[in-house]
Amino acid sequence: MAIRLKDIARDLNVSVITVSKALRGKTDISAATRERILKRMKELDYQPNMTARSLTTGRSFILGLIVPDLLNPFFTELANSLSGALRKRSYGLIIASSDESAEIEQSEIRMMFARGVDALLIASCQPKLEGFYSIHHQDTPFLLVDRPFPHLRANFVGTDDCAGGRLATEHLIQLGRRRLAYIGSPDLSPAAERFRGFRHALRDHDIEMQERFILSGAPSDTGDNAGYAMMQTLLKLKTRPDGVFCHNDLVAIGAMKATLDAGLSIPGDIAFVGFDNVSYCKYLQIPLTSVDQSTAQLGETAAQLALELVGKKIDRPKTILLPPTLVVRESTTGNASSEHLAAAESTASRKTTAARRKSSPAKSRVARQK
Amino acid sequence: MAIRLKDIARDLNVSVITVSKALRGKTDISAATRERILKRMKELDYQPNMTARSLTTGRSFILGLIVPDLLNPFFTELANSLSGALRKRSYGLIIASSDESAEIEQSEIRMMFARGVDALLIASCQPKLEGFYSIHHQDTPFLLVDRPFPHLRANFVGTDDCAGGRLATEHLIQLGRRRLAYIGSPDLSPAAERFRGFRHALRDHDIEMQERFILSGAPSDTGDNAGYAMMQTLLKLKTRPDGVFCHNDLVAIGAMKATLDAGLSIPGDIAFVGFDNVSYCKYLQIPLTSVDQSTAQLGETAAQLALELVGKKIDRPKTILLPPTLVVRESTTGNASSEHLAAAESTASRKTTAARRKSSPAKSRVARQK
DNA sequence: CTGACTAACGGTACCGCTAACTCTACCACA
DNA sequence: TGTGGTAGAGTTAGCGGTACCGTTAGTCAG
Repeated sequence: MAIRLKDIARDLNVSVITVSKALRGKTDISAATRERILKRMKELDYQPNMTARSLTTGRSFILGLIVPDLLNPFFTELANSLSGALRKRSYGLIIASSDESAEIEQSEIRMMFARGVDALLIASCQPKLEGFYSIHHQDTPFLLVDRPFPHLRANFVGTDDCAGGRLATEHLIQLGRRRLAYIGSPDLSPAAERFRGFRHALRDHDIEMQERFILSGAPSDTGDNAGYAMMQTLLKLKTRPDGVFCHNDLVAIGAMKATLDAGLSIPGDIAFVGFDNVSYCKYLQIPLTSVDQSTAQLGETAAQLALELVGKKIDRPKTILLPPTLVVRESTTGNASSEHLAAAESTASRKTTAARRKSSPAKSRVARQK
Repeated sequence: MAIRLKDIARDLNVSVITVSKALRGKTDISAATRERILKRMKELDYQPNMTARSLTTGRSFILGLIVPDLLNPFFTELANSLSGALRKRSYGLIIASSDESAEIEQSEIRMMFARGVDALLIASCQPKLEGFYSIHHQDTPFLLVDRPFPHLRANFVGTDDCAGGRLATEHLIQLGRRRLAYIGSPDLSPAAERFRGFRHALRDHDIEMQERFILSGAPSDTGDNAGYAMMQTLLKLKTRPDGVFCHNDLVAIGAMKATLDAGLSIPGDIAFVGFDNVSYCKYLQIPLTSVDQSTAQLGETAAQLALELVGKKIDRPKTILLPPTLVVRESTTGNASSEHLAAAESTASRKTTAARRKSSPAKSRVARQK
């Protein structure tokens, strides 16, 4: 059986309350008593029972995270950075995957509340926001990550997807590409924003957007297979695009595969830009130029906001958008394959990106990486 | 404020106990009362307070998982399958990463116990097993996953790494390779087992193991950079290996990069086999042949064993080893790049693998995939 | 009619901890 | 001398549930 406050109190002939006060650093006990108690706690390797503490204080020191797909590297990285940020603050993290099912998501949300999380972070896959009305009635604060709901007044932390889309598109334009295609996904708000960035960039450069170059895919499938299939459609056109912006990396990977299978060259015939900058971008057959969301910072920011919300009355919802950066690789610039992968390199480039972001937080820039 | 049993009891003029009994399906209340209560619960969308329940019953319906690195796809997949398996059983999962630090791991373990998890799953990064002595004294059951400790009597669920190493090596041998190298990692028990499989395979085929082909890397770095560096060492030898077995995929990726950078061909000059079969193996510059651990089943098995342990007296520790399979791709067989990535294909091949494993659970086999 | 039994419900205590008081010396100061 | 402040303890009363046992009323055999 684990040690309880009671045990320590009995040992030292003081009351449980006094022990509890020493534990929590309250000032209304003498230094001598405190020392005695803390010493004994160390001897016994005392660890407070968080469940009991939760019950009385109403705080669990646990946050909940619900993502649509844990296998998606973006969410993994988010979970990882979040978990790190919370550890520093002695908070725990319960993670659940909704497997892209709105029903599961809804039931997981209920579970999280039942378990008494202090705040809930959701990357939602709900098609409508009806499910969220019930959440509003809870007193547990919640926070949307990555996927906002346009008409829901809720806290949100994510990437400036529109800026990211613009960044990617302008990169293609600067490389001289003019027949630009977009491969996206319906129903996903980030994809919609990225598309908006795409359109804005075209408009700014007086390039006509061609409807047949805009594909949205099936709602169910947002992965590589969808990218492959959609790219095949594009390749069948009599005038092919010479630059493709994909709403995420997985789709881009599928699309590139379709292109190579068709015997075309990347980026010679068609250049590709993805979104998410997942960790293995650089190891792909053609390393993929991609928009980076700096998930590390996203996790930290989300953790910070979530903890701010704990225990507070609801004031107006906050929206935090992080600026994306572009990481350029061979899928747009070609033949950089003689570069070295040195032990120090990946660290160095990461630093560079961080420093850059720091120096101009509002403005997105472009980094050269392999 | 959330609904409590008390609220329902007041509404219906019954005692809290009766409501609690209805909730838990106890039989010593009348059907009529039960119906009334359950109806009211539904109306109010009652959700039991798990924290309070935990405190009285001593069970939290939460498991803990500590992994060394959440970004490693293997652990991600493990976490994902585990989370799915637990959801079916209405269990929650609290996940922590030790970031490959023994100290953090130790403190996370304490945290998990403090939070009252019903059982703890650990993929440990402790170099020694001293840290585990304190765990033994807890009454919370724990279970090692993926990384066993040779001399620790503890429950373990993992892959038959030795068989996996053998599988990989024999594949290389069957392809006619004779100058076989191994790139591993010190201090990691799975790597040691995989190496054992490697040696056994060589011995069985009367192939001499050459010491200079065996590299173990720095303890700190088990990733792609380590693979790159170690491969460079191998390439400097006057007689190069013609087949390399890497103890995991990340190392293999780095090693392949070094090989290509040196102007050699894969698998023409050197063939590579990895371990883990991470999801993006097929998208690599040279798709990687790899040993698959069937993480989905691993998660399910681990969940099952963990829940078995909950509430039980410690009987003798169980060890469960799952048989690995080999997934063959171009890094050993070459030029299969004209294959198609069709929407149905990945599903189909997954099924094939599953079926195969089912039909001969004890014996490991080889699957052809792209 | 009595005692034993059962069905259906309730009372009490407690899980381990803490919020919010209360109590008791003791001392300073007017 | 009395007032009040304060340091350093302890008391009380839960948090929301559940385990365990008790109570009550009705049924039924003998």
